[in-house]
Amino acid sequence: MPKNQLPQLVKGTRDVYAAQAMQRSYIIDHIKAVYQSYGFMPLETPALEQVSTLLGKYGADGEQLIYRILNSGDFLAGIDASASTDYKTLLPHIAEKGLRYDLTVPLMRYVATHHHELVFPFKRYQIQPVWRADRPQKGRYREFYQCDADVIGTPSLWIEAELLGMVHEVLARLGITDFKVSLNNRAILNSIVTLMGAAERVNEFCMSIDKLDKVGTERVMQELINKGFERTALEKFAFIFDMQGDNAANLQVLRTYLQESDSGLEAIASITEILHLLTKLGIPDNHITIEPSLARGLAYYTGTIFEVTLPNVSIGSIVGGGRYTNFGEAFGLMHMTGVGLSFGVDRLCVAMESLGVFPDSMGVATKVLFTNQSQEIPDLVSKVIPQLRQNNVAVEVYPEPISLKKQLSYANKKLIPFVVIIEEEELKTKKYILRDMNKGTQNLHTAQELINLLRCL
RNA sequence: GUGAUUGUAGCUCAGCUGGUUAGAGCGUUGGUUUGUGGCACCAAAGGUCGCGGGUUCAAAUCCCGUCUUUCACCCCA
Repeated sequence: MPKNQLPQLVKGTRDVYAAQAMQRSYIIDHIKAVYQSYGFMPLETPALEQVSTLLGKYGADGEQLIYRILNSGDFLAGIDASASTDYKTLLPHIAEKGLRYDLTVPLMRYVATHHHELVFPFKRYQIQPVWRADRPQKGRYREFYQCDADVIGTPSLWIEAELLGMVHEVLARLGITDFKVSLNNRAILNSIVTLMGAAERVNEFCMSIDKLDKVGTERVMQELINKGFERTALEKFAFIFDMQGDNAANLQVLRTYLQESDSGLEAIASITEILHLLTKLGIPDNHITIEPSLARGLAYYTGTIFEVTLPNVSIGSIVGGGRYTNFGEAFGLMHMTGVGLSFGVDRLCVAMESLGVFPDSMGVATKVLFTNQSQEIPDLVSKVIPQLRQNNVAVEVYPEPISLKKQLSYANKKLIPFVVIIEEEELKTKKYILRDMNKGTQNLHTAQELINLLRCL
């Protein structure tokens, strides 16, 4: 090994330590608490899945981003390399396992294999990392945490309302007040394209229309015309993607424009119902915007779709979700519908950092450091320290009797707010020095006084 | 996958059109203070200039390749 080699991280991955790790678990703890309060139970699945489980769920683009694991041992055994020089034909034979790309497909797999023993509607949450062989950029990683909550087996819009309720609850608990929930239904997009007479080209249409807020109406129109959509047809529906009214007014506009489409009207009715349920749940609708241009890429969404963005943080969406019917068809489960959402912890972390909404004490674990100045001290404090820990006071003892200066410097760097100094003189009177590192003051206390004081500080 | 962009000390970066021993700030270590942190001052350690090749009397500097960083597109949390 070269002498000065510094080990390198895999592109798009990060080490997470101390303050960052505590921020992550702070977010996860709040999300978990909200999920549980709505009756979701935890599920954990392996990082590895059969590639065959993963394929055919994310569309051609998504599929490219699946990490594949090379078979163990002689993965070339039994392969006629001269017959298949193309890596694409070779790949399924030499790499049969892959890393999970999201948490929804593993859920489908789980439900398909256990459906006879599950209680439906099946409510599960899942907080685990997923992997995507994407090119990293701002707020985009190759390994990141998702926090999914899904309900399988009921078409009730009550669930949609509850999921949006959970979004509001989680963000409120995390101190995020300014956010935007974009709400749409795939059937609205489908009916628009059908009314335009290009029903089979929904995906092409959606890909362009999804870029509206990014590149503007003109460029999207031009792109669609270039793709061969008819200008007159496009112009007839252009207004839909540029509605300025409130939700009720916009729904009315949609009703008028899509009156010829039963499925379109049905989708509008379901959005109306979701908003109605939200007011019943006491959730203000001022964060929610009906966004007919919202398409979302994941191939399996069929009904309601939504995502959450933060106006003041340019990091993409922090929550995404929607309803997928024909859930699990690929696994032999017919007529099973699901709805779910997913919080992106890593993006939330970046966002909350830049919004400055993390509590101040984040990343400071230890409340008090016991300095170490002679070999007998660990024995002498052995009664005080366990009592403090039992009272949930985080205590460290400096492990070596080095100079006090260095021990205080250690406390200073770790932002430990209190230090207990014990030396021979104080021991004669059975008292300890408690130093307040922020104020720079210190006082003498007995063991019992120390315990009482530190519990309350 | 496409188009750009970056790489010099542990970190953030200087280093002008090639020219002796490659610099700064922060951090680290030691000291001023052998029982008191932050501030200040003094000193020291630390660099195959991403890697490989080429041009040249001479390359951190110019050229090619490669890896890496960041950003945008596609897509997505």
